[in-house]
Amino acid sequence: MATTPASSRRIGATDSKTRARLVDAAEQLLLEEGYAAVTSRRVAARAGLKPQLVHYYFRAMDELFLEVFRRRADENMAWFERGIAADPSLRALWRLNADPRGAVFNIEFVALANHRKAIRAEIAAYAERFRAAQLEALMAALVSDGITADHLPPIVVLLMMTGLTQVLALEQALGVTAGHEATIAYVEHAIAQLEP
Amino acid sequence: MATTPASSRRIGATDSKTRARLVDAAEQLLLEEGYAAVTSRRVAARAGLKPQLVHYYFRAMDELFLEVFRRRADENMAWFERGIAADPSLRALWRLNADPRGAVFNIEFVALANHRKAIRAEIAAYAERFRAAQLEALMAALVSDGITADHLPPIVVLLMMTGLTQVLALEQALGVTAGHEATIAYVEHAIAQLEP
DNA sequence: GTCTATACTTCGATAGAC
DNA sequence: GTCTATCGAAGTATAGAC
Repeated sequence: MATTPASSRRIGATDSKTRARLVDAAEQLLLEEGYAAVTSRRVAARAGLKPQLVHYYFRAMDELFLEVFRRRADENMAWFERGIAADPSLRALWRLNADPRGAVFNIEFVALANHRKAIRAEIAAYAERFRAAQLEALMAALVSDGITADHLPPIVVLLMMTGLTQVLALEQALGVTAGHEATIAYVEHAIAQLEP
Repeated sequence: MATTPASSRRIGATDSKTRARLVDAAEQLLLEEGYAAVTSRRVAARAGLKPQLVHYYFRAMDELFLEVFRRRADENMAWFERGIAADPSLRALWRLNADPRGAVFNIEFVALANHRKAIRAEIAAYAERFRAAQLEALMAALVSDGITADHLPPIVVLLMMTGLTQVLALEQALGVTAGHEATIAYVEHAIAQLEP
């Protein structure tokens, strides 16, 4: 009934200050150098702590990755809902999606999900929740603007917008920007037509 | 004037059969388990060879990654040009882009590029070449179909198509497929309208 | 509850033997 | 031209000291 430890090893308290520092360090490393750089030694060094502490607070490295992902995902979802509540328009939806800050995390986590099962499930579940929130916001904006394009379903618009903003952010990180300006101008002009 | 080796270490011939086996093994590992699994020991094990051979044929692991990328990129470019030469239509362009086989490599290499400078430059250069080839094919198809939408530049269409197909492939790999069918049906229907 | 001493595995890389 | 013996560094993880 109670917690059944698979091993006798003890794990540190979830609300520990030290633990939070490790999660911060892991997040920074992930952003700056990719998931392969997130090792117990390097995370600890970044946090100014001993490597063994990583294994005291997290049963395995996957747990640390999950913690970083969950924290980031929650923040991102809250940020989106705040933004869309403050301005429930197509314009705001585009602006929130086009923000490139999340793109690097996105790419790292998707790559991670590619070969760590536990993380894949969590990411897939979050992707679905976020998609649903976006779809709701999009449909509300369309109704409020009086737009009813029966032949073009909202989900199609949403997938196109998601794809477009992700490719733009990804290529920008890579240093490839051909056609970006023209595309952004086109989308923003189209939205301005719909939403004066 | 001649090759100036930074170290005294000797490197094996580029046309060696053994070398090719190592590149094959690295490619498989990259596909199946992600770039973090591509280590000298695991590549060698997969090829049935000793780990030291990886360092005999490649000065550093980055060189092996670059070799895998170049081979794959060349194959992909040739595959695209063959496909578009056989059928220079919008329909073929969409079909070639929607093929999900390249998506996993894409994600791994972009993640790699995120923290290996030498690889980033190569990937960026290839991305630009491929984009140019696609743009050429798209413009030719538009002319041949007699489509002249002055307000919608071809580069915008191309970026939207790229983004859409990448998101579809990526989410499929993740197990998220909400709205995919509707979106594919929509695009194919739209193309059929333009190209009876 | 918090941290350290320590074990064992795998890593990339090189010099030198065939 | 091809491959092996071997090194030092870095990886995860655990048991036990404070």
